[in-house]
Amino acid sequence: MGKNLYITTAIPYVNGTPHVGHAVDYLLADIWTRYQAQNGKRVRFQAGTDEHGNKIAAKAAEEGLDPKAYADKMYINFQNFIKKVGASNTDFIRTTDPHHEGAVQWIWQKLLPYIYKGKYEGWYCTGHEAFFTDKEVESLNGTCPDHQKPFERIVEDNYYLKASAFTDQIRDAIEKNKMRIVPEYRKNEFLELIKDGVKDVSISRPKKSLSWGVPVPGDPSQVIYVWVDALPNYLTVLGFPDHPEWQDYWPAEVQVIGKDILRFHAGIWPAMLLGMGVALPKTLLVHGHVNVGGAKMSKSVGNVVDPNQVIDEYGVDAFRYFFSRHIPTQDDGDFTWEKFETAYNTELGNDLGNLVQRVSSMITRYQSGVIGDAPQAEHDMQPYRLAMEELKFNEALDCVWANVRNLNQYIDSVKPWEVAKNKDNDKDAEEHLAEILATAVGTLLQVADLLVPFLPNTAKYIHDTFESGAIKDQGRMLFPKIYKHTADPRAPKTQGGQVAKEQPAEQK
RNA sequence: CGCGGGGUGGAGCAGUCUGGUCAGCUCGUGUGGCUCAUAACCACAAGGUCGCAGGUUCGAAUCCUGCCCCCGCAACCA
Repeated sequence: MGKNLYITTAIPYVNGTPHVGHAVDYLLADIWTRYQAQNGKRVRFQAGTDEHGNKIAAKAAEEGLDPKAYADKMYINFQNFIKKVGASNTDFIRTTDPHHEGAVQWIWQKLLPYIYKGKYEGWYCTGHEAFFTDKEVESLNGTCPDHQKPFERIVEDNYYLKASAFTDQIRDAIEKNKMRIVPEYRKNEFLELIKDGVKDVSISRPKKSLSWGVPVPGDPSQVIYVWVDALPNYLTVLGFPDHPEWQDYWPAEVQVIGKDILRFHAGIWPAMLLGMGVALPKTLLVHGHVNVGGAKMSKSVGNVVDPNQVIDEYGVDAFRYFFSRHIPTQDDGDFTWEKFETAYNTELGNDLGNLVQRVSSMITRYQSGVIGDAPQAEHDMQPYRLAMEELKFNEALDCVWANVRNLNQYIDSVKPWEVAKNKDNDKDAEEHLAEILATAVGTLLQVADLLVPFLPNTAKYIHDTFESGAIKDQGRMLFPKIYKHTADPRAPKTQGGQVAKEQPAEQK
């Protein structure tokens, strides 16, 4: 039938709290999922958590828990967060699921022809019992600050995956768009990166340096490192390899990832799939990062934006709106509270919310709430569809707002309030008025349809208001004004129209 | 010579591949209109040497050359 589609999101490391980056992942996948579902497709939408590794073990120890108990406590944060952003995932996987762990070992064995033993060399801290990257070691001047000991250069036995064997196949798949990397410039970037070939990658650690993870089959002294453990989640969540239903959804139509993990998803992951003889995903959608006021979000700078706060203060639809329209799907975006609030008040409040209000109010006032036959709106929605297909969600929303704007213009040009003055003694005027308002409703219903993937609650509000043929009061306004970060124009003008400045940010 | 992205009215961007119809859009600002509406909506206006310097061309934001500046990335960080 070709009706089954599958979309995935990166699984965050469970140590830590959900942040804006995760939200972008979930949002993009959710928008796509709802869009496809609206078009009659059956979609599975995966999310999950990565729960193995030293950092988890360390954090757990700090809290006096065993690693699994710690993960059990933490993964809930992500499940709750996914609900909070309104994501409609159908599946959730934890890398500590027994089925997953078993599948990972199965995969390891399947990949044996491409696995060889090698040496791993790196900077090691005996206090942490962990390796550090060259960059970290350099920035710390070669000494571990926690243990006051110099990092040691050590060599240990590792298993390696011969990813290099698949260089040609991977390059070919990317170049021919059999595995499409979107946007195009990311594709070029990656091809440039592997021009000398895909590098083999270390896929295990001695048990002594990686305590919390899946054992290597047949070698209890080694534990499977993150790649072979985490990446296969996209398959195992579907039941791979033992439940054949996984084949109903794989290969994934879209895998949503951040720009920082492209190289793993375009290199190591395809190598594993090819090694197993499993099809490659059709599309990797690479999104950018969210900056704040032009600067990288970082804990040390203290400019981290908590998505929970945004949602709590402005509502989930407002959050989804800003992050899908003003954070470009395929590029980095910029968040500031001022920008966010301006978009909320002007675009959501003035343009859309007010439009819904003015139409329903006229119908209530002039026609006692009776709408009559709303004609099918006939706006050309090709640009919207095209943008959705090209995974440029922000551009699709631009199209919706063009509709909103057009309707506002239309209403101003036909002036229903003028027409209404004659409706009681002029049959034509009465009919004309009804026609105008029904046309407006038709457009609004279409707008609501187009908003379903993005702002499901708002779409429902509009549908509920107009759908039944009579105005149904929803008992609340859409997007009432909020002025926390921008000047309130309704406030009495003071000297220079200034509003009391925000308290300077406390130093953290 | 590491790789990549970018420099367009106050802000954020589109346009650059396929030179002219390109100087466009949103926000902000000003003026006017309207009154159905969430002080909203609609119209109009002000404001730009399209990073700099050369070159190609009848004609360049758009092609070529050189230079300046900003920002990411550089392997396990969404």
